[in-house]
Amino acid sequence: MSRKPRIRSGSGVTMHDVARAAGVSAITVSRVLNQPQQVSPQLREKVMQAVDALAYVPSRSARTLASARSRTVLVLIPSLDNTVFLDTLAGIESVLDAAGYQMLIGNSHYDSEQELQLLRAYLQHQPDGVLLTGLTHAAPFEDILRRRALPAVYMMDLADDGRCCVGFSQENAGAAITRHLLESGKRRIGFLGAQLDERVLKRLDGYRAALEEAGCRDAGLEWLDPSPSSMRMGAAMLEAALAARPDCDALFCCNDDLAIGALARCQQLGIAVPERLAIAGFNDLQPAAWCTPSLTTVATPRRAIGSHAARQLLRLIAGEAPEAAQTDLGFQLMLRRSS
Amino acid sequence: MSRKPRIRSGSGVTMHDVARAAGVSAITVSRVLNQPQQVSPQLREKVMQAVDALAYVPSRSARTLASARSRTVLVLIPSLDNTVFLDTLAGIESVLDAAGYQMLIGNSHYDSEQELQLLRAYLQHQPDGVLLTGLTHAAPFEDILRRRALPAVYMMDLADDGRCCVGFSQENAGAAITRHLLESGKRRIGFLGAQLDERVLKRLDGYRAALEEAGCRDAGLEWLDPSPSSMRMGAAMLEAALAARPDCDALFCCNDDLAIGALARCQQLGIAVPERLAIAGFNDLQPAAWCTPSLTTVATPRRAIGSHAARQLLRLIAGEAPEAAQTDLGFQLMLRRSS
DNA sequence: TTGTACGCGTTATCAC
DNA sequence: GTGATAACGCGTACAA
Repeated sequence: MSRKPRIRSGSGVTMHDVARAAGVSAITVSRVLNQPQQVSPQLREKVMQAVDALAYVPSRSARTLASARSRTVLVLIPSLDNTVFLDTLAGIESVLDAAGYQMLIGNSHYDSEQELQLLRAYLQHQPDGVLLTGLTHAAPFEDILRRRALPAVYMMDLADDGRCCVGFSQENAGAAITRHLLESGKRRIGFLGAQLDERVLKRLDGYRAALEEAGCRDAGLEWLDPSPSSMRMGAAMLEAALAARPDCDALFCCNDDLAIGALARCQQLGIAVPERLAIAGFNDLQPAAWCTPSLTTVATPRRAIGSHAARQLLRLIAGEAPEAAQTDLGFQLMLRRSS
Repeated sequence: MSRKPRIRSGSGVTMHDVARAAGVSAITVSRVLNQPQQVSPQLREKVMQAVDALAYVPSRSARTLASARSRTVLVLIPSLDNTVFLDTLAGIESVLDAAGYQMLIGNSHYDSEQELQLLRAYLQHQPDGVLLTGLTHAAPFEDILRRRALPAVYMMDLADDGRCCVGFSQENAGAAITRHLLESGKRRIGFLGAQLDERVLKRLDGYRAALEEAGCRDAGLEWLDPSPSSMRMGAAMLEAALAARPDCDALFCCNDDLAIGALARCQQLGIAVPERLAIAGFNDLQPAAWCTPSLTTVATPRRAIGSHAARQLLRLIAGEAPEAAQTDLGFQLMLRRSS
């Protein structure tokens, strides 16, 4: 029976060291750190002094292993190239941080297969819950969540199938901005779409519904490209669209990037906006208010979605019911000079 | 001696379960997963089948606890509201992901006290290394890194004090763009600065040096505001600057947001850019190429900084020497219509 | 309010 | 090449 000293991890100071220094048992140290009320003030004081003196840092892995709770939340987003998700992350962070939770961020690159792999990989961390973007996920994905009874909140959209969602109706938003274009007198309203993720397609649905309602639907006015959106692409799509359909009198772009690129190209080509061609975007990113002419778009409550979703998830993790299965945070039309 | 069955964490399937199913010992399962070469092909096969059949997911916390290696990297950035850091994160992610490392992201909100707190908090996860933004950190911060011998790479800037840095010279970049304005014939060149973090101040230093070199320095042409930068703020600062110094003939804005806001306000006020007032930004964010007029700015290799820094950190973690203490990834002047 | 005994799931060590 | 055993650092259950 030989003792085998191993390399100590971290600073090497353990709860036992603190306990010894404070003249108490390890469990008392644990309680001072986790449930201070259960420990008498004088012991609490002594322990805290020892903690400071030794610069003790608790080991998260030991804690997770012993308690089966990681106090970690997995956040799955489609992209790190899009301000939209950054804002959402900021909202999430503000809530989780305050609650002592930490977030693991997974970037699925708009790919549900990759998303599934990420879930599998991050499962090793035993996250207490998951924040997801969108409603559509690979088949095994939801199975895994269910089998492990992993609390999950779906961000950015709404569904009435019992899943906990925080977002707004992408379809209604798409319809609303299209109706605005109709009301401003436009009739041959085109759609510019890139990336073609779930949300873009719903905005497209809303656009179609609004046009059908007005008897103006024209399938020849839709331009869709699955590659990632960018301002450059907006400019290119604008040219292609006008070349194919010079009679087009308005464009709903599936996001601001596309719209700003289209707007810029109009400026360069001398196309009068909004007189000859009205342009609308989606998301109300910062440049929308500052480009020339300023861009009509749909403001989306991204940060609020993140913070609200995080709060809901914490409720689920705590075993409480969510405030509501669906939370509709709405959207707002920002009517500016481009329409 | 009562057996106390506890609630199993995760899916409940452990390495022992897999071992039993495969008819081997637990340690063999561990080897199959971590050092497959050390196990005979036939056992490897049997074990992998059991792993799949049971949908076994290894526990990261147990692994970290037993091995004292977390395969986790802490990334500390100043803000989640800035595309610059997003791009950096994307670069980091691509490298870490491929190496089987995961990143913990801490947002310091441009505050070195908060940054220190974040380090303390995330130390609980026993990160194998740290990626930092900038060179200046709270005093205890570097102490902690040193005491725990935590490998660290500093991003975004350069220093020749032995720390491993990946970035470019903020000062040289500031000087270079200022010289460009000088060369285009401007003489009363102002500086618009917000946030006033370390990097902005270095750009300011570069600006001052270039002007002094040309005998054009005028302290009355510097406008500094410590609050976060935004396009709105750029617009407001432009008005204030021109009101105070109508003779100002060029502006170097410490980042593109400020510059684009200033540019937009010029458009609104009918100020001819670049004839009456040239404007330059910094970072070359997407809108810089698409605003009217397009914005002269400094392109910075953010994504490359992230990926390179991550690679260097992995070397340090592995105990190898970095390729170089300092890696200068440079910058590039993007000369467009606003100057 | 405080302490004892034990187990969480994995890897390191050493033996075969 | 494979296995038995002992850590890793902490929290739970229960006793005092």
